[in-house]
Amino acid sequence: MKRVIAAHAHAVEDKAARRTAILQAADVSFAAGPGHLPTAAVIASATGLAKGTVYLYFQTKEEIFAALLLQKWSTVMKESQALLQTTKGTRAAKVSAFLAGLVAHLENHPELLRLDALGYSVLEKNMSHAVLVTHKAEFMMRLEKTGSVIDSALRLTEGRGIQLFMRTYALTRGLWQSYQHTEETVSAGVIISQRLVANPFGAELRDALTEYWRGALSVCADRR
Amino acid sequence: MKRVIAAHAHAVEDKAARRTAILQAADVSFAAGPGHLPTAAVIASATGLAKGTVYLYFQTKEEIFAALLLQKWSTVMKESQALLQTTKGTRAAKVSAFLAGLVAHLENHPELLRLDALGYSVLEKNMSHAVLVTHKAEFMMRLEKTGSVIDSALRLTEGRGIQLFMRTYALTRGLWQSYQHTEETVSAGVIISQRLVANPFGAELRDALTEYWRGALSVCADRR
Amino acid sequence: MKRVIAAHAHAVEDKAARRTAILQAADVSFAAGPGHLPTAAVIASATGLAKGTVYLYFQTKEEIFAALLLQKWSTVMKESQALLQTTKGTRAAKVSAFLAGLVAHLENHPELLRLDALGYSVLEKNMSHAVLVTHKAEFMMRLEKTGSVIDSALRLTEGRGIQLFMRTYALTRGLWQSYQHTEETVSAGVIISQRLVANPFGAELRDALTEYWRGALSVCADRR
Amino acid sequence: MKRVIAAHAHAVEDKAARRTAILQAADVSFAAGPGHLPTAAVIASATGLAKGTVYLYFQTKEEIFAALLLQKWSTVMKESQALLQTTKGTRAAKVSAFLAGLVAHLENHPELLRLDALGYSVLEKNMSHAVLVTHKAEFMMRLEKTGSVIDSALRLTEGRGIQLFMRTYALTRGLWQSYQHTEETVSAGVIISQRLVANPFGAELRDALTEYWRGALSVCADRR
DNA sequence: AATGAATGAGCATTCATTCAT
DNA sequence: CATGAATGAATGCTCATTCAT
Repeated sequence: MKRVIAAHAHAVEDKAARRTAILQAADVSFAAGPGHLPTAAVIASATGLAKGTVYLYFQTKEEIFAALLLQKWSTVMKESQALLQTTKGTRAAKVSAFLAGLVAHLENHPELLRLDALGYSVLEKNMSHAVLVTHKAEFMMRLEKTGSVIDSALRLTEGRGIQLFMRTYALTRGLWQSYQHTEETVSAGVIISQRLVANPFGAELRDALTEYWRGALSVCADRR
Repeated sequence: MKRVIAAHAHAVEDKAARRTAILQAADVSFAAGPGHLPTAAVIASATGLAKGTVYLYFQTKEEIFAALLLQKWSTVMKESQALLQTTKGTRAAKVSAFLAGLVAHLENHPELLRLDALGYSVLEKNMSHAVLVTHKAEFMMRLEKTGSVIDSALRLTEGRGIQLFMRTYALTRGLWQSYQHTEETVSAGVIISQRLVANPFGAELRDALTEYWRGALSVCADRR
Repeated sequence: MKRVIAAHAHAVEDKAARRTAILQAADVSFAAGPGHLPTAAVIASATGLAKGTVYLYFQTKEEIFAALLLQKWSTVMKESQALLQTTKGTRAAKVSAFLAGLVAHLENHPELLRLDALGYSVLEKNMSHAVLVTHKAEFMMRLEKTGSVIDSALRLTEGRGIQLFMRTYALTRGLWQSYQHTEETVSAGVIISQRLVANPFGAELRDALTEYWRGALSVCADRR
Repeated sequence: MKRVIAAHAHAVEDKAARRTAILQAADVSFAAGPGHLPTAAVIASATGLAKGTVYLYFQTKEEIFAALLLQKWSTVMKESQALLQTTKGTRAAKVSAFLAGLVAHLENHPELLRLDALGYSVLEKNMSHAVLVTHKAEFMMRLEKTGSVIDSALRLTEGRGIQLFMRTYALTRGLWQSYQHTEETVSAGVIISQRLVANPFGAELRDALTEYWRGALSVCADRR
């Protein structure tokens, strides 16, 4: 039986629902806002709760966004795993499907990399150790799962998959940040190399990732 | 003739020296501190100047660090250019020397990537438009210079070099951020994949960059 | 039933009481200090609250004093209205009672004109538009009420009362400012005309206002 | 022989000229700006001097404006004296000419009352005692001169003139401040009594002053 | 559990004035 | 005398978090 969230969330399922509601409100608030984290007051009122209530579900504001980010990357990883396991054909075909899926997801969820960019410098500076450990352990678990799916889908040495995924993640995150910088440079009126602005971010990312994976998986003959 | 900077820096070279002194003090203060920017008071006293004096040379605190970051990346790019132009031999040898030099530089200047990680989210939020444009234009100019050196050293199509450098930069920056995350995860007591912690950052970065450049420059034969 | 204000003012009447407490503390702090507004920290500690709490009740420091000034003038106007409506007898008797009451009130509340002197140049420079409008509208409402009481008490043409009151207010405010100047001149050791210092401010004001009202209400025969 | 002000003002007349230049620049800067005093830097550059140089001629910034205000009121008083001494006819004619001249002057020099409004609360708070005394003594001297001209022109008891002038000044200053308030109230969108906004400031002032002088000089028959 | 009132640490920047050159 | 570089005091306000109700 579906139930509307009660005024007081006593049942376990109500509490989980309230937590989810806060996460969603935080997500929406962040996506709508400028670069930085919305204030606790904004999140609370977007959720329809009082400020104090939010702190019954999360210890700090940053914890909310850390949880949100973990959730979002988990989704990405699950999708990637599914694509790798579903796609039939050559290794190249699988990689291609994986990358295309990743790029498409990021294009459809532009707030993901925006939030991710805050990660190291902002989110972790204000979380209790215990929660931080929990998050990191969870993230690592999913990462290793993803890595092992890559290993088996592409028939790689054990442990190679997680490494590839980490580097894919790194290139993605780094490229997004550089791309923001580039876009701002352009909008500031500086004339820059055509090569850097010809492509939208998605195409740029696909190209870069494709090159990386080609290098990572290939026995290569230098073109000259 | 050596000259001590006078109590009042009237001469142009004294003013430049004072500006440099502030930059160095800011650098040291940032390197010594935790993640965030040192306060204006700290920078001033580290330079041996009064707070107000700092604001004669920079409009905002963030401008100091933006200038510092620009300076640091400029140095990196100049070194890279020199290596590419100096190294003799095959294209692979040149790339190898370039990457080795880059990695070594970053290992010797660990504060560079720490500061860089603040870049987008922190530094640009409080700079006058004019200065921002100047910085970006300067950065872009150096980037294009570097790109064209890559083009000619490796005999690439024009414009390819800047793209390669941007992606190198992106992978570097992204990997560093992920690596911080990983290190913290380990130190938090979470057990993680051996593959991710076997290498120090420098080695990890070299591997990843090597793979990327291999993919970017090669005609590849898929290993299977 | 008397109630002590709780540590947290949840009830509406408690909130009003806290607001009033802040106003009073601000009043006392201003009266005790030199010419300029006390700092936010001073007001807060005089109220026995934390700085942040003060900002739950007022948006800016200046708003506090604007509210205080409005309150003080409102009181003056109410008293004046009462005097005009209560006093029996000739028009001259009513005017005389009104002026005597006004002068007495100002003598008993010396901080009123001190605060008023800051009005235009200081208070309004830092208030949100909305609050400013509210204050001005409230002031104007009371002013018109006062004007209409004057109209009917003295049987004047409609609209004449508000004009008379405004000019009374203007002469009062201007004379106080000049008087401060004069007092300081004397205390600086400058010898000045006996006529300017013979009277204390109250007497001076009464004389001046009496002359003004005589001129405003009379059919006059030039003495020569 | 006229001479352009030299780079170094050694001669006494050059120094006086430089002082005058600063006063004029301050006047222009204040008139052009918003309500508050222009910064020392602005005054200096408007004069074409360096900041430090300004402080060779005035001890504090406020002293500049105090001197300016004194100069301006002196001019007003001289004009008033001239009008009173020149105008022929009845006492009423003389008063009328005097008031008309005063109002006209103020209408032509709108910055005068703007600057005057800062007087007590701003200018005097930062002047050395010695200079303050000098200014006040000078002002008082001119005031007494004006008063005695009024006395003789209107054949009043000695000392009455200075009192009348002071009250005229007070009503003027107070009315201007109230008028500013009223104008802002209107521009804020508050609907106010027609009587208060029907007249421009000059007409309002003339009416009020006329009423005051009528009361001050007349033997009056209450209209009822 | 929910509320929302109370807390208070934290900090860049301006600008009048001084003083070395 | 003129300069303009150096000084440093001075302070309102936000907002994450706590805790009385």
